[in-house]
Amino acid sequence: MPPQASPLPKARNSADPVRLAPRDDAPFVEAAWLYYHDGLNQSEIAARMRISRASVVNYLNEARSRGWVRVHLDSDVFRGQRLAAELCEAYGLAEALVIPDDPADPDLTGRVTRAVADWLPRLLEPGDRLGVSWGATVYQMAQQVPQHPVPDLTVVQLLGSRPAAFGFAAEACTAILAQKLGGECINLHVPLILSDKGLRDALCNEPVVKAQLDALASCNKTILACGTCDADAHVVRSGILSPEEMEHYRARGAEGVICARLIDASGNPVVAEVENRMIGVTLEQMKGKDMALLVAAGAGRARPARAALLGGFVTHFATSARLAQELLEIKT
Amino acid sequence: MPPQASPLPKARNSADPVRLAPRDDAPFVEAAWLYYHDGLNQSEIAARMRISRASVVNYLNEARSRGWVRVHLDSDVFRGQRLAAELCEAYGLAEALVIPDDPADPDLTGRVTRAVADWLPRLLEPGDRLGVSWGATVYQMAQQVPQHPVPDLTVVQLLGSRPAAFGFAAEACTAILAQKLGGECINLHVPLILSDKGLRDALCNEPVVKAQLDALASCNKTILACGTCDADAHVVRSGILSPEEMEHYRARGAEGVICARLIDASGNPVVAEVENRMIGVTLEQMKGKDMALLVAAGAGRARPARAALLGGFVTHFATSARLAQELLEIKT
DNA sequence: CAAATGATTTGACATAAGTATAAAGGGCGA
DNA sequence: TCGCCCTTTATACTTATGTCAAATCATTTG
Repeated sequence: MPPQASPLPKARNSADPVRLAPRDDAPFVEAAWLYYHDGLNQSEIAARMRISRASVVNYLNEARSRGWVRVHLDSDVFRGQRLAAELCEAYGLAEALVIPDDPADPDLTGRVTRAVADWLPRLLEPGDRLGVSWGATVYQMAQQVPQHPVPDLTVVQLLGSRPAAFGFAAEACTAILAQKLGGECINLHVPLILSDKGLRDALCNEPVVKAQLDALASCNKTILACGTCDADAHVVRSGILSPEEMEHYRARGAEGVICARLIDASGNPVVAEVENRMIGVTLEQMKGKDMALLVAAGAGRARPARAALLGGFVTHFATSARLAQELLEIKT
Repeated sequence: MPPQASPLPKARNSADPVRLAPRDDAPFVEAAWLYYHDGLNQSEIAARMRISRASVVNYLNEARSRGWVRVHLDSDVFRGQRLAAELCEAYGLAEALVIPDDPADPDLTGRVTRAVADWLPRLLEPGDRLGVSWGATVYQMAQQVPQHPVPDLTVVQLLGSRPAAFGFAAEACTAILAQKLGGECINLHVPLILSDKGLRDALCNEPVVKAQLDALASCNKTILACGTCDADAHVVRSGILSPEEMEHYRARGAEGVICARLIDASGNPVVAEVENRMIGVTLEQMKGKDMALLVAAGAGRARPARAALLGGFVTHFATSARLAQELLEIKT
């Protein structure tokens, strides 16, 4: 039914030996005018022009296919949508959500997390196993998720916990989400970082923990944020890496952090020593999900987000207009 | 399917009271984007957004009424239609037909008369009494009218005849039209001009002529052309007025000629002496018709046409793009 | 806290638009 | 004049859109 797809009557070939009388296109113009400008319906046009409605349909198709009619969407209003479409195109995403900048409301991160919170339920289906990486952004988002039960949902904590450095417990992210979405909650009952690789390995082999690690490895959808690689980075402020270590890895190309692991500009791992002692989802495990939703907002997030996108860790992406713009400019 | 080109249903009247809580318009934007940009249909959008299709309809209406969506009609292609609409507006016409200039085909008058010939049958209804003023333009048009019988049609000659000054008999206009349209033909069997008022009056009182004059007075639709008031005017070349007389009346404001009678810039009569001896429809009789179709094409016709339009002698108007443009510029 | 109010949403139904196909016309060259 | 090709019509349906009153919801008010 899409007129779009209707076959154009074969284009007139100018090399045609026979001199075709240039067909009078006045009726096409008249029909299109009456339809689009005067707002008559096809029957009225048919009556007025004394032709059949079928011909009106044909005339309108012809007029459209000749490009005489164009719809124009207000560029300001639809800037977010346009940027989203361009992001999908540029980074091979399934879907993107771009939140407009609003000078009147400086809490941009808040608006992004709120939008994601509204979006999330639509991305979930019965039976999903949703892996959640914790962090300030994810926590904020989780709180804003509307009550919206998803049948047979499992929410899984992707990373071990840390002492509450940001005013919330690590496992709160999964707990809140599970509560809002009415799902079972599988927390990872171990610290994110241990002081000794041996202990970490031993813990991972504990049946209880092993089961939890299996669960996080097998989740089919994930939500994650991305961190920066500067001295002020969350991984630094939360003590996962020392400022010196960060500087060290940054010199080796680290540009972003996802799931507490460093990645370079192309999204390849930059393996930190601390990963030996860390318990949580691996970068490799983060790939190939049915859905991986990256939430990125705030200054300085462009390069980390880009790294995550290029690394193939993301299928769905939510961000601000400014950041989207940056990501598109970097890309080219 | 193709929302791409769906007609924008009329925008809702916007007397909307002030919006209290700034409602989140993201859904409106999203729906409009999916519909107009991505080409989804309303059901698909409803499914994607997890709302009812009815809501999609509402969202789209809202988006349209906010002016976010605009249809743009190719300005070149639709110039004629736009000019026509503006002419109707400016001169209070029921309908106008503007034929595009075509550098490749210098016979502009021919294209105008051809277009009118195609238009005419659509303007007629069973039972109509069509008055026809003769002249080169009307003659040319009549010949191009397609065979198209109109039940119970009467074609009436509005003016007395003249020796064939232009290669056709005056009564041919009516005859040809009547033949093409399958109507009865009532000719006016008297000369347009007599040399003596007494004789003219006597003739008018002849029962046969009187009946014909009654017929022309009572026709409900007419076709007419307009003439210029220069030394080269048809009324001069055909000997109705001498060059000196024309100059005289021109000095008194005459700017155009319809039905062999002079009118000034506002369409008011400029009564020539010869009218005493003329047999044909009067200007007063030409007013108030159900339809009065003026055909005007060619250089110099702007002021005469404008005079006829302003005089209230015209309800339907056919002309060229150039002339239409001039008429709109003069107006302001 | 219940009732009232007003905006939204929705399901059921009505209208408009698009598709498909066979059957007429019309123009034109053989 | 016949036949070919293209366009228009008529018809019968399918799909897409539009409408509208009733149901929901959030809020305010008494």
